[in-house]
Amino acid sequence: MTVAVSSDSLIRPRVSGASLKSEFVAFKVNRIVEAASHLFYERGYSSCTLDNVASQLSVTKPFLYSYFKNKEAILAAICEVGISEALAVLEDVLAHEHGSHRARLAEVVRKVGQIVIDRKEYVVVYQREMKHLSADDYKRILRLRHSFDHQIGEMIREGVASGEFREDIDPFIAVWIGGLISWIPTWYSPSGQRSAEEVIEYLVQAALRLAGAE
Amino acid sequence: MTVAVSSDSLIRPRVSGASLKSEFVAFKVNRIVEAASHLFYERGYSSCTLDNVASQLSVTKPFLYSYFKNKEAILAAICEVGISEALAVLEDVLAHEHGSHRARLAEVVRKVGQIVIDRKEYVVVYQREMKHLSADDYKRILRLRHSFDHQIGEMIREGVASGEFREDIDPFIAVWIGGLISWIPTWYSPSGQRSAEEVIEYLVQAALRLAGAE
DNA sequence: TGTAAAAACTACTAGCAGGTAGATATGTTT
DNA sequence: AAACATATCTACCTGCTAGTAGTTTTTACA
Repeated sequence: MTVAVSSDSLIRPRVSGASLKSEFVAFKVNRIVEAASHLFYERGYSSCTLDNVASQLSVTKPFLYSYFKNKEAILAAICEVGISEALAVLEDVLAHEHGSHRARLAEVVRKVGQIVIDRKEYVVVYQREMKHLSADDYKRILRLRHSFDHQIGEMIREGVASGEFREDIDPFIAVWIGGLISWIPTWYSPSGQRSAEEVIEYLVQAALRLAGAE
Repeated sequence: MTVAVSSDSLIRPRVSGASLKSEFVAFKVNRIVEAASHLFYERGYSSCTLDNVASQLSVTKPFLYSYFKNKEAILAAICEVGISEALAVLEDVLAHEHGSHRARLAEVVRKVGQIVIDRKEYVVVYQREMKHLSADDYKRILRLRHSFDHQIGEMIREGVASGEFREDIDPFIAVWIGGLISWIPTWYSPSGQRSAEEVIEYLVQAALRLAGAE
């Protein structure tokens, strides 16, 4: 489970060959992204200082600057984790699940729901703080997002065309389902009364009900 | 339509009697809250300076300090607008709509949806920035929110008990419906293709479908 | 029109946070 | 062990921003 980081956000130490060394680097980058996402989630991106992030990792601020070119690059890395994992899962399901459209929708919602729960902090930071990205990072990540939305929309349309989803369904179904999923991180807590499995089961049911495909 | 501001967030100029004068004050407070909510919405609370807010109103920073005791008090006022209006509407519907549970749910969703669209920027700032409130303001506003959630939950439960909503409905219905509503501000735009009326119509349908009360 | 009070402004401070230069420590190769 | 390369740190700078003290402008009223 590696963190997806855009290559140009990183200051790449001039590695000659050693693959082990680049794994060390990836490991440290990963830890920085983890710690930062946790603190950005709790305090907000703008209110969280790089000294906070560094001290969370028991290192110093210049340490961070040897792996990321600036604060915004750390944010970009965080934003990229959630959306790129969700996109990967979506494309995987679309490629391998050849059952009914209903089964495909259920599987996509289940898996994306799982990611949103697992990566709760990344997802929330992404939603809240995307506006602080540089123009380039913003565009790059928005493209991923649009690809995701587009494929979900296609899937719904095919389900309606095939007659498996209700015909009188409104043009917002994909949006409503996205809303259900995106809403989870704001109220779900691993330490709460409901288990993740339970939440996801009900989420899938709610999505199918919205699509009229119960 | 006055802005609901907690009295202790304000520095009240020692007004002797004149009610006209206090209306002037309320007007200015209102304008500050409007301008601030717009800028906090666009740039985020922590990244937006009081000089930004002041210059948006063509005044200076000390002007703001004569109506609010600090930056956080402005945020508290913003947070209070959305939630207190939603709560007022909810209680109004519950008090006056004596039709079916289905009709009550539809009316609540319709009216709260309307507020969320009208007050989009306030709602988003509330969701995103609540963590920056002082402990006291946080508690006060959370109480309003809990009251809202509780009454929605009650309404759903009564609908299920009466047999109007499906019995096998899951325990998250109120949460899912809250998710649909809260999700709107992140994608709806007044300048977009869909009209507010259209969005609200489909929202109500989606909520009823979730409740199994179509 | 003169005067007092209220409202708003100018000019400032103190502290903080992103970012950097240069020093130090750690490891690696011959 | 020497010499080089890499990794990390100490110490600093600069610009910014919440908040304030004291002055000026405007308003209200006699």
